[in-house]
Amino acid sequence: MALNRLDLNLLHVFDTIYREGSLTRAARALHLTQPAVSHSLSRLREHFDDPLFSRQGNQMVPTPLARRFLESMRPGLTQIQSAVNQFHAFDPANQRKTYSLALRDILESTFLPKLMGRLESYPELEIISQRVPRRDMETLLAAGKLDFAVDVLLPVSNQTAHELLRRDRLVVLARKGHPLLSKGLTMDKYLEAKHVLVSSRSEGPGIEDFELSRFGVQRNIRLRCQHYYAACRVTEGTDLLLTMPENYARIIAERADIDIHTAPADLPAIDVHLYWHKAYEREPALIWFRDQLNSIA
Amino acid sequence: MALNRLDLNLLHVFDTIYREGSLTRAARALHLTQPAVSHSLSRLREHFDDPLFSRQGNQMVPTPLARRFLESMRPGLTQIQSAVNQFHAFDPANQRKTYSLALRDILESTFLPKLMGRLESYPELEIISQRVPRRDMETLLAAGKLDFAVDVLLPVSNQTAHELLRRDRLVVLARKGHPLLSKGLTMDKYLEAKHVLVSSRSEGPGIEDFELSRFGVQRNIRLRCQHYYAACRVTEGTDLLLTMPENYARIIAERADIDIHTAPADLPAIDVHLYWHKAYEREPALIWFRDQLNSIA
DNA sequence: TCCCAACTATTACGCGACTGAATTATTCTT
DNA sequence: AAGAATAATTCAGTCGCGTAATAGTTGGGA
Repeated sequence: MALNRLDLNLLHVFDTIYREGSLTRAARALHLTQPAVSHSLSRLREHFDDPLFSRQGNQMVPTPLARRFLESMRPGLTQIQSAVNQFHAFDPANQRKTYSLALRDILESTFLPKLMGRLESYPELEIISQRVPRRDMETLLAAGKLDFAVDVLLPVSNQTAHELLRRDRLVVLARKGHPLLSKGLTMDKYLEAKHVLVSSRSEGPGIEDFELSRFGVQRNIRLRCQHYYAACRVTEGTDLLLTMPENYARIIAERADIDIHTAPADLPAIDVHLYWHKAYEREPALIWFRDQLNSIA
Repeated sequence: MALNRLDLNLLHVFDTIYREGSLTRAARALHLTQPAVSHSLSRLREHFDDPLFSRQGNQMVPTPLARRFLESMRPGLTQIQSAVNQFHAFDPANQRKTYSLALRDILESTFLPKLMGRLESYPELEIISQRVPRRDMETLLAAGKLDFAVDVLLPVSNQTAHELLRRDRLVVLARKGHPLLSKGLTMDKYLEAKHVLVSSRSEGPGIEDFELSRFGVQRNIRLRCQHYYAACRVTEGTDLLLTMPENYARIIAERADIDIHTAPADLPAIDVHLYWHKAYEREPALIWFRDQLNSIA
């Protein structure tokens, strides 16, 4: 008996008949006609010289030999299917891939150094960090022109998935010897003081104010500017307070004559979220990248 | 991409190309022509949208993806092949099978009770014990009309396989109060005494004499008869000695007024062998049965 | 550099294996 | 007993697989 000539595709049919317990249902599951399945079973019966299934009413019941054979064979069949399905699984060490990220200025400063350090083992990967207007974020994600966006918690449609990457404690920067802060910073003193706000827009709340407004408080903003570096310079020479995420504050205050104060306890941390489009959620390369981002957050 | 439509038979070709490192050699191994293998590879390349192998001189070198895929898939392929090959592995608990044995009279008495006890758990098995002339043994084994023969060591062709089943000590039966044996049985006394020989033939050596003649000795046979039971009756009432295998002597002497003496040390044990034809050596059912015989021998 | 051997890829063709439509046979339910 | 559901079989057509032939590629030796 030439066992090596068995048509392996018949085993898939065998498995389906076994599972469905009916040729007609197996045919439906396989997108074939019932006679095609009956033929296939006939070939299997001939090959193995065994009926394999006996009709009992409207059920096809496997013979003991068939049952034993299937139990023996099925793990192998499952593994092959899995291997075939995984052929295009993402291999970051060997595949070229460009990732497009939308990162706000300060997040770029805190994320990119760590991310690039993380991806040092993957020379085939290219990262594009770009500034994306919030109103364009979802459109670009959906179009696949942008892989991920990193931002605070935003209202998004249910086509856009997101997850928390990290929570950024807020801190308050003030010049050394600031008269209000000799005995520590309270929420009253925080609201009494004047503030500098960093925002790319000429009006509207900043990140901090978005969080503050959730508690129904509003601070006295004396200055709006576009970059944290400039704001820091102003804070250094005035009595204005600058509120910002701690991660970035540590970077920026290193080179300034400035104190970092813990924010009043009522001032919440800022949630930093990762956004992507659900259409690409199962894309192996993107899943992998999400894991990398999570591991450095 | 319709992964479910992959022709699983192509995976066997893939495996062979990988192993041989050449389409031409793979074709030879698969008993196909080179273009047939080239076509199959072409189909795999199309399905996976990957070259899979690149020609480097006269070697087909797998791509990293192909390598990874094969490592992932091969255990599954091996398992399926093994399952298919094992389809007809013998399952004694569930398969009908008739075994045909050639057993000489006394071996039937010593083997069959134990064997049937052993096979009690296998109600689907049927045993036929038959008397087969020695000259017909090999012919019937070769034709598959006989599965096994159990006999002493016989000269057989190299188409017939055999193995030692057990060694049967010889004992000597004598009437109670036999005058020669008051002080024990020596070889001298054994050869001095008169003997009864049990044989189905009217002339030629018996089992014992076949063994004795290997040591160049010959005893004085006074009587030949066909059955041990009759011989025992004679021994019981005369001074003749009866030499026979111990296993059977214990059975037969139970009901007689007779002593069992240890045979002289020079008298060797009788080797009982199991014979079968080499053509059926790999037959699972026969392998299984041999194991059972070995376990009761 | 040229020639040859070894090997892969491609083209053309034929046949038989496989599939589906139609039909028959079998089993179960009411 | 009739009808529905299902398996098995027959028949016809198509297309996919394998072969023979050929073209293209690579490496080694003279």
